[in-house]
Amino acid sequence: MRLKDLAEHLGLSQTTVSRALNGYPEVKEATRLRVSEAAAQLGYRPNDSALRLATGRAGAVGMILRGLDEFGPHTSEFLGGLGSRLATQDIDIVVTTVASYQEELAAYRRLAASQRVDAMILHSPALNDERAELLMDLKIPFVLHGRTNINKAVAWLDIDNTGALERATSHLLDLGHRRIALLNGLKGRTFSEHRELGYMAALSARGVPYDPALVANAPFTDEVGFRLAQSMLELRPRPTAFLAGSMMTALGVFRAIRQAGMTLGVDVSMIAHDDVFPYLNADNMYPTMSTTRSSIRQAGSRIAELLLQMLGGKPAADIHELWPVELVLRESSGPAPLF
Amino acid sequence: MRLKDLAEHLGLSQTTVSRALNGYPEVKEATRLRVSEAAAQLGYRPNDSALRLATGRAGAVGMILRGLDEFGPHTSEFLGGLGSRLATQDIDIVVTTVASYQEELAAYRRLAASQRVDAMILHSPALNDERAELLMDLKIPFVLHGRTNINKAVAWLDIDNTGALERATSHLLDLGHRRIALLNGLKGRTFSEHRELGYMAALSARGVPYDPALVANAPFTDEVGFRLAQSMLELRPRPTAFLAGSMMTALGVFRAIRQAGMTLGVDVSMIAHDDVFPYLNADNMYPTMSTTRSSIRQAGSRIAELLLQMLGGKPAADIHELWPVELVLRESSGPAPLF
DNA sequence: AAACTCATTCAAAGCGATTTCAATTTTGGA
DNA sequence: TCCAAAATTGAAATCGCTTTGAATGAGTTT
Repeated sequence: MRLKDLAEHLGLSQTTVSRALNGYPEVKEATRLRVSEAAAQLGYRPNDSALRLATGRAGAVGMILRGLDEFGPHTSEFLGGLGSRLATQDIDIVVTTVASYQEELAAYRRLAASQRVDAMILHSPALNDERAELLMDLKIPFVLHGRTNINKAVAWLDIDNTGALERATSHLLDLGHRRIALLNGLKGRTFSEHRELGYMAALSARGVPYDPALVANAPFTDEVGFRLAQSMLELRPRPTAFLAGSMMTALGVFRAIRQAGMTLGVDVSMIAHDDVFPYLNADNMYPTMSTTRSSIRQAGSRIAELLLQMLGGKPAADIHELWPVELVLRESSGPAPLF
Repeated sequence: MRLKDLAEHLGLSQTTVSRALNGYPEVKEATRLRVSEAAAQLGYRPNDSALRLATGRAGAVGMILRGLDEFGPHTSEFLGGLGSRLATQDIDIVVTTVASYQEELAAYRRLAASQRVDAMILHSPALNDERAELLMDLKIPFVLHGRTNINKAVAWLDIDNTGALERATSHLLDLGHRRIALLNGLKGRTFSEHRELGYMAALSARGVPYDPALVANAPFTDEVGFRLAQSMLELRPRPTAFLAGSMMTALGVFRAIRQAGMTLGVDVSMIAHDDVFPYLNADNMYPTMSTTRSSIRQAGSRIAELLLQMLGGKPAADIHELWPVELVLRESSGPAPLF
């Protein structure tokens, strides 16, 4: 069922039918009604490719997911948030997966040149992010989930990682902890650097020395969390608290603590960062887990909103949002043990 | 940079340039070389919308994700597998999210009518799945991840859930367990029904009675796993083993066992189904977790392959794959305790 | 009744590719 | 050297929609 067929069926021109369906004012109300009824009844839907070609808009936003390290439970949560907002405007998400960083850059080029998407989401940025510069060169609108050093005119939404870690660390210090381990994300990633900044700021505010042996940069998996915690617990003096970068890391740390015969919240404390997964609830753990919390799903839907504003003409330079992170104290963080 | 521009730049017709780039045989080799060099140098990429309109192919496959219950860690893993295969053919994935079942049906209609995708992935099917029938009516090619009762001519790839649960249950029976709890997925979902079938078959083969109090149907979250296990452990006689439908469920069960002061693998056994997440490794748990294992990422990439075959003309009726599920025995499944 | 608005409607020109069919150039053999 | 066949190239139609600019017709004003 093409527009032409519908027009013939109604004895009208394509022009009028098109206008009627798209809400243009110069169509008689009776005609519009007749047209939309026929369209609904015959199940007419404009052909997407034709519509795009004619309007120049793609009706989709792109997101590129890189190999295993970028893929995690947070990905689908973020997509869920993003999609829920975009769906209201009939915009969908084009997901492209790539294996390497090189491929990723090529994929941005391809997506931009083919004009398959109107805008893009850039995530997990590094401090100096080549991809952000590329997208600016390509003049394709994008919103950054996170931040980079080159924040001239890029639109971004980020959470206050520095503040979150500063507060979490300070709280552990208040509880008497002096040997606090930081299981951080990959080196070079903005969020990792920001978290370390917050951690260091809290330490130095109390004059507690920074010990590089207590800081690790690694992917957020339970296995890595387990191994790192295990080896750190063998240090003497051992850490009495852990700051885990993700819930998966936290699960691994938790196991290491138990395997070492210690009790979480008593012998060792932990505060983990929680992106809020519907299927893994910090509040229902045993013991319940203290967290720095920020819903990545909400970030997704808000980023969709910002993207729509950008497409509506709002300048990227005016789009910056820094979200505070909640510190939720539960049972896993207790006073430092007395030796 | 349009085809026209490139053609003018080269002093050739659009026709020839198009043919040269698309590898048609009737182009002089020297010309082809000249054209592809210029294209590469000028960064020419065909406009996607125009290409689609002209060819009638969308160069994308669609996948619809429904609200919270359908969204889990397995989603992104599956997408990763799917995308990795499709990327080799420059096909991308259009992800649409919906909140309700009604919206989902509408979304299929919309995607089909707008011809935005060449094919679709249907997942988490129910025994009688209205969506499968709809897609057949709409005559849009699709591959089903899972199975339904109406398997006439639909292409599907599924894992042998029945066999997996039959073996897992049998193994627990071999170990002397008689009260085996099944924490299953939502009622009506094919995989849940298949799993229950395997469970029941194993029980009845040994003459062990089926106790509905030991079987639950619920979403796969740690919270639900925790609550269900907690209440089941209060039954008398209590279950001595659990079959957990997912790793998230298993984490919850694990907590319930510990909170009850029991030891996994000694007082209570557990076998969980593992979709294989890179960030959550059954082999590194403590104790290590016995699992029925099948990589959902591999399923994704294989489904992409099947989809490509379908688009290449292979009849849906010839595309059926039933994957065996490994039973991996580790420490969490031990002999039944003696009371 | 002529002249002029204003509200509707339509024919046709894009959008940027592919593809059919025709035209032109090369090539090979007599 | 000439001609038919084969190899290349090109002009124009097509895909299904939007949108410009022109045309039609009804209603008002003089």
